Amino acid sequence: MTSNSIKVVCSNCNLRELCMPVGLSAEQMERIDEIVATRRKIKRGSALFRNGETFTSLYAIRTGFFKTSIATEDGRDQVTGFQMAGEIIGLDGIVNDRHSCDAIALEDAEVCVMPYSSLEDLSREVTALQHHVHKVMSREIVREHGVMLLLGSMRAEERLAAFLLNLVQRLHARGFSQHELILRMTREEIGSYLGLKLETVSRTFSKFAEENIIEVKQRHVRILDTDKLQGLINTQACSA
Amino acid sequence: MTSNSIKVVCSNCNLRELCMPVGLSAEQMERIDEIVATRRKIKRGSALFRNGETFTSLYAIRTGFFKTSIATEDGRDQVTGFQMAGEIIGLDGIVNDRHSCDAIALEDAEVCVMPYSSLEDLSREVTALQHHVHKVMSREIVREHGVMLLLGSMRAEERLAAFLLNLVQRLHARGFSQHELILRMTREEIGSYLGLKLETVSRTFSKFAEENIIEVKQRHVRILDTDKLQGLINTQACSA
DNA sequence: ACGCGTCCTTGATGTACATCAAGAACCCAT
DNA sequence: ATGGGTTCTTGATGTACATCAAGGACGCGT
Repeated sequence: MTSNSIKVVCSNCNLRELCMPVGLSAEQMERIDEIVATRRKIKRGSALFRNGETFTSLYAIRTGFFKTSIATEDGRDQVTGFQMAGEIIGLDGIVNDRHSCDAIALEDAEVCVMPYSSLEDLSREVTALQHHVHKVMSREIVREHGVMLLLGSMRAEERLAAFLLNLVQRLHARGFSQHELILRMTREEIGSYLGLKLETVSRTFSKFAEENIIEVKQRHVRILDTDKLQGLINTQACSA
Repeated sequence: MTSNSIKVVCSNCNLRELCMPVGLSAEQMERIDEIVATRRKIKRGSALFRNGETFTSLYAIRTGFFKTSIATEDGRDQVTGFQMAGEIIGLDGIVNDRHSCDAIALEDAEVCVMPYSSLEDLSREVTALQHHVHKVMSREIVREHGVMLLLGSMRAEERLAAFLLNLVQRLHARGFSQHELILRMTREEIGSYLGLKLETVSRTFSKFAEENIIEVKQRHVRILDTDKLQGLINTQACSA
């Protein structure tokens, strides 16, 4: 047995609204409880799955924080996303039956293992689940569009501002502060995600702090002026 | 009636293997034929759908060439992809019941309209279709990971090389030459997709031509040395 | 064939970010 | 508490690409 045998059930999980469809009947809810085969604990720094591994399951994050990244032959790698509790991870594996990125825990984490075949079977019967799966995938596509916009057309300050706002917004949706957050990733990982070098990330943090937009103390960030931060985005560079 | 009334059927469409699952029984094939409600012709320069419009259908491209792009309030925009015959477009709309990008025809085009509700209904009954839809979405997610890598960590030459190789590879899969292609988009659109300015795209084309890697004559490109082009990617910049 | 608008090319200059480098702060294990 | 490794900050310098600018080629409609 992978872990202790406390019955795992979505129906009384507090993250239910985040990773499962809403408005289900009791009967449907019961069916959905069957999807989560097991839970799995991942130590900080180790992988939930790696590029090339056979795809079997999607994972719903219960606790902890992950990054996903892809690597090139010559050693560069690109962080493609940061995932937190309630989010689904592993969608990249469906198309070729193997994962095409690494998922690394940035802090000790626990995930619900949802075997993809069960998910397929059940979503043929529970329409709400079928639609939910589609939505989750579509959401990921739309998110990535946003990242492309960020990487393709924003300058460093805009990128970091967008990044911070996105993080607090997601944390806030999980009941955390709108103004305070702890970064679970290094400057280098932030930089990789944003297409910047770690020095640039650090400098930009310092600049924001100087302008009293945020307070930074290592990984602890307090947002002092959300509006100003928001204003940095969509402000066509320096000119004009 | 939108167009002439020649019966639209996937079962004898030559793009079937590209946009539909393979290995179906005759009976399943017949069911799938029902999905395509109508076809729709799009003139060059006009939109298949636009950001904000209500999402109703996915579209399979029969002929023609599209770009998708998103815009910021301040007028910048980012091309998020180029799509050709056999590819599916519109997945961005599922999550919020509205489209979140524009899809513009870069040449006169025709698409098969697949109402999303029919697709959902039928994929509950035809497992292969269900799986196919998931794969199409997963493939898009993985493609976007690749674009993130490109935008986040490659230099101009690598980006353009990767772009050209990706295009010919997809064209080749459709029976076109491996070495020759006609660009359906402007330098500016290429630049937007690659996170570069049009001048940089132009200069990089010229550089490739000077090095006898390609021949460029406006939008007509002939690839003289695929290996060299491939070699440009994953070659950590100038140093070393 | 002509003219006009769009698209493309090429050069000169500017700048945002990368790179190189050194030291400081923090974290954790002993 | 101590020391060593990792992470972060900050400065000096370099560079890839952007910006500005002008001319040229192409394509389309009349």
